[in-house]
Amino acid sequence: MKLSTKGRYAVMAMVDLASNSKGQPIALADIAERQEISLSYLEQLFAKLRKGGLVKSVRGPGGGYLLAHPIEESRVSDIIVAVDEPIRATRCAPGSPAGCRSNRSRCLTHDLWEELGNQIHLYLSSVSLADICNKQVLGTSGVISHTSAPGHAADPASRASAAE
Amino acid sequence: MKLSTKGRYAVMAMVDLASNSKGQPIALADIAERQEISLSYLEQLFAKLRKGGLVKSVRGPGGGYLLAHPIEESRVSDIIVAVDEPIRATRCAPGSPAGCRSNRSRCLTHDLWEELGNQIHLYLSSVSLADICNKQVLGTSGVISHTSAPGHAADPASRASAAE
DNA sequence: AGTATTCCCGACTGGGGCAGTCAAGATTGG
DNA sequence: CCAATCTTGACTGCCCCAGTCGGGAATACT
Repeated sequence: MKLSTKGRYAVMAMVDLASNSKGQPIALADIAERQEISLSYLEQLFAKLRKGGLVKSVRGPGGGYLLAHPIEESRVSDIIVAVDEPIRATRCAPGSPAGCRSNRSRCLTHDLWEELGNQIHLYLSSVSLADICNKQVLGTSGVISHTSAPGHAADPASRASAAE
Repeated sequence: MKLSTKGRYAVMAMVDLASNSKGQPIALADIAERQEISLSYLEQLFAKLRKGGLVKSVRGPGGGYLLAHPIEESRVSDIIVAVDEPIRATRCAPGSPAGCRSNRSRCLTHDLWEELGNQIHLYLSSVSLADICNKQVLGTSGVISHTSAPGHAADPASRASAAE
């Protein structure tokens, strides 16, 4: 799960598509103008979104793109996965952490990144395009809780820099 | 909150430092060998960690680096923040989303990324070096819950690709 | 048929940051 | 003094993002 501006552009465009389409296709040129994204760049992104099965295309005059799924079932995580190429998570071989186990105690951090990836994916899976259109992204009500983390759970803002 | 290999290296090194130091300083050369990271590159990282106040340095023979804080109070989020330079979150001006409000409906996604950043930061703040050393990173017991997201909370693995 | 509109595809480019190297200088223990 | 170690700065190669360009294919409209 990579988080770059690329994925953000894709989500912006998909939100625009979701909120402006009333059943008829939307031309990329419209989205490009509204979201102030280069048209040619958008074409690249939507090529991937189409291959990922997230949008359907209609060619010819009056054509454009349509959501392939109902707005409530279009998850943000799917968009990002479709657009961003996967990143090699640690330095371990994908799948089996064979490279980790070779010299033990090396990838103590492996579990951490894996779990973090799960957390991010889980959160983004819980947000649909409908949620964003309805502004239901939920504010700063802390949601993550470390099930077994006593002790340093206190003083949450001592050295905590502003979340960027 | 940026997530690159750079931050991972830093965390790996800090975990190594935490688990191998018994009060006496650890030379970077040792960490470099154990973690298979270039020594010169580690030097750069630890320069930032030192400026961030996460480690203390001891010069001269027998010198090296020490954790500046107790192992339980060294949070992963602090390490990553210290090492990775901040990323411009959206395309909005940092702080006030003035650029967003200019043409409305553009940054509907703004809240999403901001909230996601909070989630990540919150999770990484909840993990200390002590947790990692004790392998208490907690497995795949889903922790995030969308407080107000009924409906599409079901079928969690239908199109969910393998978490990478 | 012809034309305009739109998607589709591949190649190309400039820049930024990561990963890593190299070469010095500063500081301290033996 | 000398060796070990941190400290600093400049330098490099490379990959990928963001964006551009030129053309080609499908379709609606006249």
